Amino acid sequence: MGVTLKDVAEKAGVSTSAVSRTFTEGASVSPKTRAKVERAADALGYSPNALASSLTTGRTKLIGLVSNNFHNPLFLEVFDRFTRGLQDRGLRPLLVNLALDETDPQASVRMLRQYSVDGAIVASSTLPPSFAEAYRAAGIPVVNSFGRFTTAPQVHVVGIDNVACGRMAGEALIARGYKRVAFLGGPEQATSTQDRALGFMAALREHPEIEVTASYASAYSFDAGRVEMTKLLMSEPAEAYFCGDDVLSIGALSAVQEAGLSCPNDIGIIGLNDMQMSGWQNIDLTTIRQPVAEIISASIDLVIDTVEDPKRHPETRLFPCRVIERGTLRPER
Amino acid sequence: MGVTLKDVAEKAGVSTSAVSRTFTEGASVSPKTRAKVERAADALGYSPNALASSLTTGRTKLIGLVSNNFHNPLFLEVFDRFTRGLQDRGLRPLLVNLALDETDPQASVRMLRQYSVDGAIVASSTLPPSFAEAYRAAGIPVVNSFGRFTTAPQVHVVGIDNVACGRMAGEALIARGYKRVAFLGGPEQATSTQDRALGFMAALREHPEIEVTASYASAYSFDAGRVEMTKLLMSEPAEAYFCGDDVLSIGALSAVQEAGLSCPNDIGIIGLNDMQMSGWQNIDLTTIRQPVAEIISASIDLVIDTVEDPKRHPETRLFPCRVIERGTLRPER
DNA sequence: TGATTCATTGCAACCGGTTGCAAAATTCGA
DNA sequence: TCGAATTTTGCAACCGGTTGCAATGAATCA
Repeated sequence: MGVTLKDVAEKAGVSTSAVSRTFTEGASVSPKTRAKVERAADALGYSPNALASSLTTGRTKLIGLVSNNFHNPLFLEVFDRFTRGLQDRGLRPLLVNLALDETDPQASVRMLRQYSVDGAIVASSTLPPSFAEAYRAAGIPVVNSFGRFTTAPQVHVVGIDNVACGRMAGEALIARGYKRVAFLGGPEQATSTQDRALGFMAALREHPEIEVTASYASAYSFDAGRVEMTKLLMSEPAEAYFCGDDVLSIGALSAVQEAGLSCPNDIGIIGLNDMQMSGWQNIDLTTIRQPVAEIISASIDLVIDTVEDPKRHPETRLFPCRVIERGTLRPER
Repeated sequence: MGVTLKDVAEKAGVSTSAVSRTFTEGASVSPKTRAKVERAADALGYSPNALASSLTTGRTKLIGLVSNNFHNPLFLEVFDRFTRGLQDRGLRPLLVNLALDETDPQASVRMLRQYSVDGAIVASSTLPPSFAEAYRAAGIPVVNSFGRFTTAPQVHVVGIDNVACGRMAGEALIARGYKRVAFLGGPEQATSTQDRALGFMAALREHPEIEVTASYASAYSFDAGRVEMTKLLMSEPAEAYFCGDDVLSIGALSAVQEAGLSCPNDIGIIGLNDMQMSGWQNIDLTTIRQPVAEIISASIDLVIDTVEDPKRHPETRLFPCRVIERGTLRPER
């Protein structure tokens, strides 16, 4: 089935080295031999075996794409952009789907090493930094995308400043004159939740006249958001909520609507992510946009650079977010 | 960086063959050597290079996962299940993201061959059958998931019977007593659209007293559905619509709501797919469920079987769908 | 105990390429 | 035109494993 280098060499009447060199960028081959080889290769339908060559070159052009966010609609866009971006740069994504309860990175480290990936991208907002660090410790160039910012990072981090986002959300609510606001977070132990809460509270601290509370949903999911908001509506709800992410927000929004209330008239909601469906007119969620395209593009660049220069110092690249005005928050005054 | 077989062999004081055999299922090694080798391997942190071994065994355990559906929310679930299912069976998914306008399979064929994938799964409801057939022609075991059923298939097809689904949708509308119904399809040239229309019309032909019309949105997207429904509402709309898929349905639903009307009181809508968010309470779309889990599980089984026995005859496995009762269609009478 | 069978082991070739090195061929300068 | 400089080429070793085969060692049987 497979046409090999040797077959082509034989057909072209040259050595295997000559064939190898015609397919290697910048190798020394005369135009004449190159032509002969190319003719033979075409005739035979030859394409080089990337895996075999990786043995000697040490490069597989395989990048591990590791995530545990296969339930977050935002990640459809994330996977789309990552795969396309890698492809465009001549790399292949090897997907690793981490179980949600997987806390030990060793299994995936082994996996990635077995396939000799050139590098890895850990795309998750919920995995602890230790995950990506395990890859790095195993000698795999790695970038943690959508990960948590730390002041002394062990690995490259590309993402957003969750604290700043929290503050931005708080300020958005303040600017709209809400007097009783609340944070409705995802799971309390998720670092992104903690950071967003931190920023939100910090903004509100500057306005002691505004009453602020906080509660946490059991997951970043529609159901969890809906359940939590339903509970909140039973006692005395706040005027406006900053929800942990868009899916959670839409769950909360649904609860509000089911209770016969409406956004933004009765209750205000602001989310975070701006996934595609948040813009759908029958959802129309006011939210904070993560610049997904930029984050991904930067992540890919960074992983490539790190493959080139593995001793590169860990770096953090954070991208600014902005509020997307839609229909679940009343207008600024 | 890499610990090799040789290192382990040296440390354990045995030949490389012995080491290789300890890591090969069913090879002949004495318990004593096995123990020695395992100790040495653990100490060194050795894990075998899957790519190197693929050279001699001819198996990479890599499965190409090819799709152009990176914008359809249903496919988040699809990717999740595929990657998890492959992993559970000891295989790795190599993702190929096809551009929407990519009609020539040759580039991806080359890709898959370069990485010597053991097999490929083409997961798409819009790609023509010729795509998967090109893989097969190149000697790559392939399964077309969510693909079109043909009577004399050239490749394995796993999916649903779109004609039957169309009929099921038609019958659902009939059973609910609608007198003026319509098909609101995706792009007219997509085979899935054609098949669904076919079945729908066939069901309605048995009820000549019911008025039936058809129109087509420009894409399987929210916006396209919304635009098309908005247009329909301007003249005399039907009482109920069978929409090409769920995303399209939600777009249409949004248009209905924006016009100040509601489902199912003013207009009925039934979709197809039952993606996760169709069940969200503030969407609550009545739809026809594709058994995604079964389709994917069968696809993986089939691709594995075909890797074992490449001469296996092309086979079609269709799974039954069923109507999921929710809130966009009035109840049966 | 000796002959025979069977499991275990190492050697060496091979999988499909790449690459350092030296030989061969070409180009260049004078 | 000749020799030197440069480019092109093939040889052979190597990348990290696997595997057929023959040799070795252990176990079985009489």
